[in-house]
Amino acid sequence: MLDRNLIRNNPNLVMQGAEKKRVNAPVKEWIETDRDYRATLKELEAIRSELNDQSKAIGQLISQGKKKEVEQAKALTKELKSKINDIEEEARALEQKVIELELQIPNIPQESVPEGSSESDNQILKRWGEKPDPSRLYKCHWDVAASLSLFDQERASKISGSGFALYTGLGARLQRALSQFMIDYQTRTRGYQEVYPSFMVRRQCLVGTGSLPKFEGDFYQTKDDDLYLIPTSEVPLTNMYADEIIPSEKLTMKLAALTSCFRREAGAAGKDTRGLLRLHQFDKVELFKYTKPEKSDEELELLRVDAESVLELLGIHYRTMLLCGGEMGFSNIRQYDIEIWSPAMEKYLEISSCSNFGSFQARRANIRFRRDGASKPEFVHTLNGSGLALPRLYAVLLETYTKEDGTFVIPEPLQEYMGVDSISLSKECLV
RNA sequence: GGAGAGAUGGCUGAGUGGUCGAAAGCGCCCGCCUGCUAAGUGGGUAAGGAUUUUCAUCCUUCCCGGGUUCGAAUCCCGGUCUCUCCGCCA
Repeated sequence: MLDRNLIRNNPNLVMQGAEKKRVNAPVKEWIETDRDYRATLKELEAIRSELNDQSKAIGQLISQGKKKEVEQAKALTKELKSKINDIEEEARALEQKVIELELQIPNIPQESVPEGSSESDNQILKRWGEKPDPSRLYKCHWDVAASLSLFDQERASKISGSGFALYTGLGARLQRALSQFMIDYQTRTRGYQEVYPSFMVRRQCLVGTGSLPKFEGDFYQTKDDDLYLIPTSEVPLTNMYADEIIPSEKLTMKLAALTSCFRREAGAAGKDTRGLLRLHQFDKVELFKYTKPEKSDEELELLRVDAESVLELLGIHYRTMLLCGGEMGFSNIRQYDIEIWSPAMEKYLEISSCSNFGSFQARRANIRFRRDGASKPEFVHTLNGSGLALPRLYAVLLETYTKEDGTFVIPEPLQEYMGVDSISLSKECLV
């Protein structure tokens, strides 16, 4: 959420920000409700103050043994109390309304974020590598996988229904190799500290990241315990330091986690869901940073490069987009999407999203730091990005590195994890 | 799963109905002193919120939510979490 004083003092800025994101934000309504709320609060506090004075006075009268006066004073408090109850109820309702409205006001995009409402308004920030030989015909990853027995879609759906993967044999090893490689790379050479969180979290954590109540129904939930399966490790990583004051010398804090992610993807069936393109469960290395406010812009660029460099090591052609206002998420101030080229489907696939959230999430989850012993706590800035999501990368690797004779040549960085340098028809087949 | 103990400020930890937003220590900040990154010494130091009294006034907060009371860190009820013991288990 935004700083309330910012909304009060700069409503136009907030409204323009929402417009840029193509969000209909109830800024005016918020301002009115906030005004009412504060007026009520003022009234409430005045009466409470009166009651507090009365109570103190009664205490003194008792110690002086003035019984008669005590009874009189007590009688006076009755009226005050009932008044307090009434106004309290009013104030609580107004406050709830303020919060409800507040949750509908998005974070403000940075000035350099381009205007626009659709994909075509995104700016290409960077291209790396080339599309592989366009004259050749590339097999789609599900065909490659079928011929090499890398995963088994029919049995996957027998077990779990649609939208799940069942990797087998070297296909399973390849998925493991890829995740090991990526988490090793980020933690050993890019300076991230590894975190392995639980995959199930309390409801409060999803509220902290802004996923709930807005996206109710997008997540898997346990029946008896009110726990949710994480849609991304951003959730536990953001909440790790909820309600804490992080020592200033620990910032910038860089965390990386390899976890599974679980998404219901309700309503997404049909389009772009073949093979590994959209799964209810997938693995992902998440990169996460807590920074001081003045550092977050710079750290976002670094984080983006950390994600991109994985693709460079694997030799996959990609482009990085600076998203326009209308395509951005609700909570961020700047967002890059990294897209990799699928030579078989002949299109770019989104594989990472790197965002700077400013203090928006930190305010909501109450994550702060202190510049030094004497100063007040301030909200940190949070950033995150995938580094990277596995299945689509897996898919593009299969398409890109399968030769015309059907042999899949394993990219060099994965070879030590695989123990083999290629997978061909004869090598290993699941019965 | 059963039994017991506990949850207090950045940290440790006192506090069982009013003068407690809360002792003491640590840490931190500002002085003083000391001839040398130490010791001593004086003072300050919770967070959030409201108020055009803003080096001020007031409100809320001692895990969370209810309750008793004129008044709750303190008493009662419910919940969450932590620890110890037992049981179970990879």
